[in-house]
Amino acid sequence: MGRPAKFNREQLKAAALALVDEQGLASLSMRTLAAALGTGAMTLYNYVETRQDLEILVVEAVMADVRWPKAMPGDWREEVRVIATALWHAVRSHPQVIPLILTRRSRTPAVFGAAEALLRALARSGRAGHELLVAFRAVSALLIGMAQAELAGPLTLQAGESAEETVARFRALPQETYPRLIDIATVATESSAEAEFHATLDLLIEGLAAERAPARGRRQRGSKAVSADRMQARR
Amino acid sequence: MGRPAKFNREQLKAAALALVDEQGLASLSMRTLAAALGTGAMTLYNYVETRQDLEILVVEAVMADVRWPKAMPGDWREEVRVIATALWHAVRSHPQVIPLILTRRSRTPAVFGAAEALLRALARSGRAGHELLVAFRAVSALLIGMAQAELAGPLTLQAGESAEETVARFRALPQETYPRLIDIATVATESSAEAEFHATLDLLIEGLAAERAPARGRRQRGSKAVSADRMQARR
DNA sequence: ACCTGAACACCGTTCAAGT
DNA sequence: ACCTGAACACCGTTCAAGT
Repeated sequence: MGRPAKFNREQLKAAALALVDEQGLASLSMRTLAAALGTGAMTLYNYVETRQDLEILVVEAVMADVRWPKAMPGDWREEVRVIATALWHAVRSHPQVIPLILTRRSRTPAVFGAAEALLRALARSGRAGHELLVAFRAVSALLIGMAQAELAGPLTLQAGESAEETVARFRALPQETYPRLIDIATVATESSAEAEFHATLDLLIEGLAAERAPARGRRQRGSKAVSADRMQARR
Repeated sequence: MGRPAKFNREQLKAAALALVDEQGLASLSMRTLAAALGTGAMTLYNYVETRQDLEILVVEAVMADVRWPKAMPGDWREEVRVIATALWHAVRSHPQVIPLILTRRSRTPAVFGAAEALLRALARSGRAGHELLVAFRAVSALLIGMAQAELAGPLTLQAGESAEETVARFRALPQETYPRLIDIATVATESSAEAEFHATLDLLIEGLAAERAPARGRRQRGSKAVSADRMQARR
């Protein structure tokens, strides 16, 4: 007894991310990761509860290097922009992991830290309680949604498809039924994910600024007494 | 030769969706679906190319029943709201399929039709070309992102966790480091996905309305000549 | 405490043989 | 043309035996 550990979670994390980055998500399995570490599959279970647990580890590895300046320039809009962009860049630098990011959830200091920073920035717009939650959800959703668009957007290239082929695919649709869709598909091939992300984020931030209507009350902070009156069934 | 087909894609589609709805996504396999149809696994390959193909079929099944009124009430904002909400409801009514929706892409008339309708509504805000693309991306991303939030949101309940347990989990975090995160976690347990979706959508629509700045030129329609000047590297 | 091979109950898919 | 069983090369994970 008292046998010294051969590995640790940090090593698995790094090896798993490297494997996914280099060989793709499909290449990750308990057996392949073990082989990459020079051991048997069962050894991994000393560090990881299940395969899902391993996948969460990979997501954590990606989110771990989100960095943003703590001293913030300018107003809250710029602060929101910087933090959201930092998160987006972290996700984008490991495109193979995106399906896991969409699908697994990591509860790690890196993510919590970014969330808290984002909340702090959004709170500077004058929001608290449910309004702050909504603002946070909106920015998060946009981020995740734009990451997903990169993976499988209806207008982006398919795997191994050229821009010309994509346009051709859309042009093959009935022109009278989908005029705007066909048009936009053409535009999309000349656009960049980076530009689109910033433009959509600006759109949302514009909304956050516009809706910061002064006289609406209900601005107490740290309260659980946020009323639910405006919350129900809008249509 | 000339042997009559025992099934068709439509039947597989319906059976697969029913299986996922009732038994969960993990229960879907070529073998289980075949068994549900009373045949062997290999028979399915007469209708479906691969397992991925089958998964896309399931996504199509979900998107197939998106419905929205063709005659639109009120202004373009209301129109955007109605279409986005219709899409969101379709997704939400099959929560087990969400991971597939996030991860696979369906190119089906139902989805194209909804996209075209959304584009038409957004175009009424005075957008065309790249601006229209951005508006479309933003609404789509918000939709997808809010669907994902339901699956794995950092503030929502974990599987089989009560609201109290969620709050407790967040309260266990260091209060000085994550004051707003802890606060918002409490607020989230009293909120509803429906209310949050509508609120975030309104936020974005507000931004779409605010950014509809008049004198900015470049409004030609159906053109591929949308310039890329404002598109590059914002920061 | 940690390591690990054998084994089990699954997968998706190829192949070859049927009608 | 469509059907289908056998087989192959994988999975994640349990178990039991090791140190």
